[in-house]
Amino acid sequence: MPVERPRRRIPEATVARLPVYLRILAEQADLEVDRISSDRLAELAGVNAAKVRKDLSYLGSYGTRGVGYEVSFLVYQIRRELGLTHDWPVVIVGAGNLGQALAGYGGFGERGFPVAGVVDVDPSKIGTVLGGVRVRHIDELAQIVQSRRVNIGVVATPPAAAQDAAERLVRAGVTSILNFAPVVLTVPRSVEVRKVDLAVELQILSYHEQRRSDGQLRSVGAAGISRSASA
Amino acid sequence: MPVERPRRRIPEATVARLPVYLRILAEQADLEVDRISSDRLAELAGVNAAKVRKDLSYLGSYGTRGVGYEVSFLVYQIRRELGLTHDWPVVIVGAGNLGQALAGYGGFGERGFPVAGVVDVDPSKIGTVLGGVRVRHIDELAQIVQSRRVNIGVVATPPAAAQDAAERLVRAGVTSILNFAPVVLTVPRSVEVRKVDLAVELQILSYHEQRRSDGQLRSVGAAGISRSASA
DNA sequence: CCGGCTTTGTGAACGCGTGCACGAGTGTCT
DNA sequence: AGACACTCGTGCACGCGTTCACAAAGCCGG
Repeated sequence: MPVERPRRRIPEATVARLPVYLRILAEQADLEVDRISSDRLAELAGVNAAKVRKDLSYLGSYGTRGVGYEVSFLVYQIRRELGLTHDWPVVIVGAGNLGQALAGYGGFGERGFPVAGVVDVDPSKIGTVLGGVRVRHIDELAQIVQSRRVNIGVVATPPAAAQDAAERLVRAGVTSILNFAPVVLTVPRSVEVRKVDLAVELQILSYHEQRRSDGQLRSVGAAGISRSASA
Repeated sequence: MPVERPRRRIPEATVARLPVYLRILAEQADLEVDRISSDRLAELAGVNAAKVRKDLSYLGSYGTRGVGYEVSFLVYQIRRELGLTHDWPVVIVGAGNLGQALAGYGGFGERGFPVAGVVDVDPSKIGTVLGGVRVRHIDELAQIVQSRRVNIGVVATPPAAAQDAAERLVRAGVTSILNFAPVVLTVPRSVEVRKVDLAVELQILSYHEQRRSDGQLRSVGAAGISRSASA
């Protein structure tokens, strides 16, 4: 019997870092680097070396003590673990500003996520071509998902339409959603949702900026003045 | 002397949720809801009620037992804490697909992050207008940052140009960076960086999808077969 | 073949964030 | 006024993730 991998659950935090390691390792492979230490990989990934080793240890004991990891082998293992051994076609809902940019991005297909379709409700957008894909009516969503075996949907609609888009995706059979709309989506527990929210990111940065200027005021000026960073 | 707020450090996890609460509260205010319970807010934000209360407690004791929180007051407090009492102009580096989408997005300025400028290296892009802003040469970056008092920079360049873009931003005086390029940026510790990486998000979803199909194979088929989701 | 050098893999301690559970206020109704 | 229903604020325990530190393991030179 073949060696059945333990297949222990990989912590989410680790899963989120694996793609980063993968990208770096692929780059190193292009540079004809064939071995790499956890130290070096950690440096390139901007994390702690122990973390790298622990992360990689979830995949199995693929390093060699005293030597490091074989780059190409690691690439293979990570790709396998992330399910990147085959393509995952995605469907994009919403052909607005963002949907267009995503479809035209290109980096999508290259990285194993070809755009199987783009749909919208707006008749004026239907038929236009984005990144080699013709925009279709949202009623064709289910048909696209089924014929192209799509598991991943991208919500790139205005906020007000996002929940409906998500529901259509779920009904069509999609089990993972990447949500760009600034809305909390309600979906069955079995559906995996990840969100990318520009406004949230900027506001987090704003928080830190504000804190920074606060601190300056505090140390430079007299204490106790009412807070205002307006200057 | 005015009541100096404790100003204890707010956990990052909480900071990341405050913008979500803020958006929901603003919506509720528009709906003329003037009071809200932690339970209701939790439901709308898709989180636990205890978490909401703990998060809000970092801002101060602004709720009323037996009643809830006054929506408009909470909105004010969160905005203040996040530093959203004034605008934070941002500068976008890279006028490619993504940079254009971001500049044209509109939701930027509305939410307090007006686009102070867009720069690129490509002469063919300079002078074109995106979302009301003319694209300028990257050499003008420092000038823009200084004259418009920009603290936040957005990196929307191809991967190979991202590190250089970041360094230029830092040199120009930017202290927070939102990075869309799939690259780990190296910047002084004093600079805050947040990244938005499409490929990473999709690969995380891929991991879960793969895991899902794996599990199905495992329970449906016989055990111990080598793993391959190629079917 | 041995000793020294390198680097992995992981046990253990620590710290942060989450969620429970409950005391403490607040409003309402009789 | 008193009883009751409601909801906040928070102490506490738990679990996950990070980091340290070191033994185990492999390589190399003499």
